[in-house]
Amino acid sequence: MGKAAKSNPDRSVEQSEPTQRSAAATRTRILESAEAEFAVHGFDGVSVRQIALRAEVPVALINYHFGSKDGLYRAIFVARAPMIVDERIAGLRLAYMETDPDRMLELVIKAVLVPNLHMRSVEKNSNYARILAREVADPKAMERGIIQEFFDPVAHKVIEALKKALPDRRIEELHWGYQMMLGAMVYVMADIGRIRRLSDGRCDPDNDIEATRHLVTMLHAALKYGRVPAAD
Amino acid sequence: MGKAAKSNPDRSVEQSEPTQRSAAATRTRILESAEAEFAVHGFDGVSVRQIALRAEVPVALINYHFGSKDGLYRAIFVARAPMIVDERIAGLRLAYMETDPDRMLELVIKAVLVPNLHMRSVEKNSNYARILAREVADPKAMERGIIQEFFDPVAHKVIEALKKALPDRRIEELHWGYQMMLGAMVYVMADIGRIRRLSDGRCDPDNDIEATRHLVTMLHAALKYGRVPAAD
DNA sequence: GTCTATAGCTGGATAGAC
DNA sequence: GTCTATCCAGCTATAGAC
Repeated sequence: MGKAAKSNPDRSVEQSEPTQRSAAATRTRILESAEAEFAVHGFDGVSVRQIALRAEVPVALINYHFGSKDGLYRAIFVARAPMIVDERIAGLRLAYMETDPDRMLELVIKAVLVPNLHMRSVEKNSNYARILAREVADPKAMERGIIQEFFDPVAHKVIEALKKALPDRRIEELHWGYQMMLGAMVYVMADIGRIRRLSDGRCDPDNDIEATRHLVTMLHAALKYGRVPAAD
Repeated sequence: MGKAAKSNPDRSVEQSEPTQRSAAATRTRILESAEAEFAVHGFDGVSVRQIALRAEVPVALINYHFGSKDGLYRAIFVARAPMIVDERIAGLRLAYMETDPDRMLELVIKAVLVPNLHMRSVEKNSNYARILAREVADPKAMERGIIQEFFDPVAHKVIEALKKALPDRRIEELHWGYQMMLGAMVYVMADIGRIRRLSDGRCDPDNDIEATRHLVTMLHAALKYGRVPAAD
């Protein structure tokens, strides 16, 4: 007691309950720390110890709340995926209200790009954006089936919308078009400096307005004018 | 000697030189196994033990020949990067010979895409193509500086060529265009099944002719018609 | 150059007190 | 629900015989 008695009153109160926290708050702390660590280092590049350290919780709590490292990773998507999926579906709904096919096409592209590129630019959500980008591009990550489970359904809806906006295209062209859109988007989302470095600072992925403006315009032109006839 | 004397003659001959191999052959075996393992599991997802097991060499030889796991990874790029870089520079040379800016633009895009997409489709090289795709897209991998060291120089040459083919564009547009190209290409290179799954088998990244045809056509249209005026 | 054996850590997960 | 202590499997890297 000697030491505590010598501290000022404020300090002793702080120390009497060093980690008093609700269970829900603990789960949230762990999830946020996990997002931050996975975003920078990837699934295999992070230990649960690092995550626990950042969250200032004992390691055992991670397994208590999430079962395993895999369970924790998956919990991030369970918590976050609906946000993106719902925004995209809402964007598609707006696209379907357009009567001009050309305007519809632009809105379909925006429905795909805007939720992700905007999310990336918001500090609070940028970590999840990076994890998602990694999960989409990483062959190993695909084995976990997260993308398939959470995002394949809305991907099919996007293809459907493209078909309506570009009724005279072969289905192959629409699929390749979708892959091109997604690749361009994911590459920008995943970036941690190369785009800025190569462009000498002229392109900034964190500026979602400019990134979206350029990508949407170019992808719109790609789909509108890039006709690829059947091979034979 | 007692045990060997009891075996049949064939067996004793086999065991007398169980792994006779030249040093160069050993290095090659290790590099090939490393490519295969890194391609599927990523740098952190593979142990040098797995690589040694696949190559059928003792673990110690990996550190003897390549110094460390990092050294082995880097050695893959030292051996392979020139192939892609040289092909791309050769493609740019062809592009510069075109007098029609429109034809030149198409050849610049092909100079970027064809070496990689073709490599991916060749069984012997497809593993390296996947590693490269991962290295380009993975934030963690970027810390190793391999992309910067091996590929930034040729990236600048591509931007230069784009500037010549599209002389009336702002430099920002060219850079965003390059990022779009690269993202689309890398996404196709990295894929291990999603594209085929989503398209119900209609799009096949292993068919480099078709993949190139679609992507080049669309990206050409994107750059040619996707004009993005300055923001203010 | 090759190989065995092992040093020296760090990883995910858990048992059991509170 | 929380936390400490710990298990033990796996890792990279190397020492030292051949």
